Amino acid sequence: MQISDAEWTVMTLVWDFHPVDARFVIDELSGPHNWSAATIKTMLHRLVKKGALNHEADGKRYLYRAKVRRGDCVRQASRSFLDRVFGGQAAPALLHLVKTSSLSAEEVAQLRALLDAKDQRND
Amino acid sequence: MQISDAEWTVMTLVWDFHPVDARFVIDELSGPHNWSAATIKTMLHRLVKKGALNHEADGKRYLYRAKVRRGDCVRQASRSFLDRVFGGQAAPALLHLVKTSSLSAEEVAQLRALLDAKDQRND
DNA sequence: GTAAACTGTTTACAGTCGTAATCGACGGAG
DNA sequence: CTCCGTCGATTACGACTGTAAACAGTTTAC
Repeated sequence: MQISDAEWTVMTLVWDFHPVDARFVIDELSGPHNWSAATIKTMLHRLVKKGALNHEADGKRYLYRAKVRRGDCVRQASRSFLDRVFGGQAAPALLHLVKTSSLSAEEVAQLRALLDAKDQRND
Repeated sequence: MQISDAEWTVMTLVWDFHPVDARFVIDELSGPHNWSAATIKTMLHRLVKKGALNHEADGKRYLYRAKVRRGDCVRQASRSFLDRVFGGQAAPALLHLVKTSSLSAEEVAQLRALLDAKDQRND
């Protein structure tokens, strides 16, 4: 299952604010993204159809819940990105990302810690 | 300008083997990707049309050259990936990639070196 | 109780993508 | 000189996307 660009925006909102109704999504996204309510309704519908969301009736409204786990989608998207742009190799991707992004001291420390852990396990 | 999934495969080949003709691309990709020659010709054509490739006549054949730089495309694709999946934040992406990929000792060392450099500059 | 507002569903439409067949031109084999 | 193979160009077509209008049912306000 493939989540498109615009759909990620919606999914992120659903993951962050657990069960949401259409109104909430519309209010959150129509401003920043300049999407009409109709557009957002279409995306919710498509996400349900493709199995990324559940919609359960709550009174007369529907509540939308994520049916796929965020982690799974992140993993899938990351893999696809790596394959596409870096021939599947994580190392060049990591180097590129580190080079082109600004990281706070904490973030750097966190990364280093992870690398340390990896090091001990790996060699 | 947007380079699609399949198009990345072609572009990578062009970047790696500088001026290429259609035959070369077809020979390289029709096996592994199970694409018909026609499919590949279509992609070359589209890439020229969207400005990612140049085609200059060489005798009766065309030679294709990259018109956009790989680095620019990588940057653009990375940014788009970060925005889409990680809300534009590099740090979580890096943590995720490090966690889910296996890196050799050298690669880890390289990364650490980069982080050190960043550290000194940044704080 | 009827009109307005809101909800989800259906339909729309142009653009991109993946995949490929067909076509017209030309150059080499016989 | 004519036929076949090759090359790029044109056309095809269904799926997916982004974007949104139209519609139908229900609730709420007057």
